[in-house]
Amino acid sequence: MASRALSTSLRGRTRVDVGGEEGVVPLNALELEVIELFVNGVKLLGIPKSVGEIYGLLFISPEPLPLDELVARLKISKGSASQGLRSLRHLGAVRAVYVAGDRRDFYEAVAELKPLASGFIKEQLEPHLDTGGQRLVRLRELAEDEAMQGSDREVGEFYRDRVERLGKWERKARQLLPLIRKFLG
Amino acid sequence: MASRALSTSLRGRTRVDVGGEEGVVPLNALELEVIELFVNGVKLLGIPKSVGEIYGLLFISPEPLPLDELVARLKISKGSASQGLRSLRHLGAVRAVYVAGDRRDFYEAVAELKPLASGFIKEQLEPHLDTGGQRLVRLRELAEDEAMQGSDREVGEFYRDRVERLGKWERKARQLLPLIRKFLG
DNA sequence: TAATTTGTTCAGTTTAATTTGAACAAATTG
DNA sequence: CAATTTGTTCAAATTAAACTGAACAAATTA
Repeated sequence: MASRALSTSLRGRTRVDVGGEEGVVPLNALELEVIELFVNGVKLLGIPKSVGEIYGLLFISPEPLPLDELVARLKISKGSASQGLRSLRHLGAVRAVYVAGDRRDFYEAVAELKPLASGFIKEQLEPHLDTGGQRLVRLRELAEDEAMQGSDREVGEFYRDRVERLGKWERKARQLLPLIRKFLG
Repeated sequence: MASRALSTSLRGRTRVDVGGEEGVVPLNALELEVIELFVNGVKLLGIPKSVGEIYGLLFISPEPLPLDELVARLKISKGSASQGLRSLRHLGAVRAVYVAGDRRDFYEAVAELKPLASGFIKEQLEPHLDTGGQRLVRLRELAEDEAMQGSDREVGEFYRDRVERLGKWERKARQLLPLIRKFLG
């Protein structure tokens, strides 16, 4: 029932009812601004808006929040909230918190840069690098074929150089990622 | 007329006609693989597929190519090719090349990691950091308001800490970007 | 154990991003 | 200078991504 949720997360606030859902505290200016900041931020990382909204609200909430309240305050569907929380958990950007006397799962934002960056690198960047690395193997063969069968020696050399270059890029990227983690750590 | 374009870019190749447009050389296995690699790559950076296709084909082409041929070989519209080349120029990922006796603009890929990374950082990342920085100013005010007017001292401190933390993230990011450029240089 | 609460899943819908293609302007050619 | 070539622009169509909501399962409560 809603009132129990409220007793947790509205602790010490005057409940002002402005049209919206019964007993739902609308987002205040600070919350709105933080959420917008994160929505923009995650867009840059190719992460959906709703995920940014959820993380943003958790980030600026002094108390952990349950799915219910994310749905009510952000006005997103239960489905979005559930999926969004899943990806945030998966990224290590959110942490489940036990709240006594309430069987819902509460969440709080992981607000340290290091684990956030590590999660993003591990979940989003490294898998891409891995598939890229596999492609490179095939690419070397194809370039070799082309270089052998092609009539033009120069062109063959060009293909070899290009593929080699891609290999260098991949190695650079693999060196760079741990460097970034260290810098942010 | 198409034959002139071909005389430039099909130099020394046997023209095999397989159904498609008259006189258009279909993408070979190497080209397809490289293009696919770049399409995946740019997706990660939030850049549209067609831009990845264009860059990929230019990257693996020993000769610079004109818009015409990108359209024909990639089977994309003139509009996409034009816009795609524009963003690639803007990113510094492509370079216009003069070809004697042909009034079309020819392009070749910029294939050095450093300028590519610099372009991406300057065009895509830094603008975001700047708008983020502006938001932070406003955010500090809002957090201060909230901290003052709010009844709870702890909560006020929490808000201050959160906003301060965002400031720290921004500074870290601003330090990190030049570091990345140096590493790739 | 029936009813309720909580959270997940996924087919269908909505929204946002990308691509197309036609109209246009500018440059070049004959 | 009329015709052609080259490239751009932008409204409309298409495609891809995200979101919704209803159905469901699992856990809890009465």
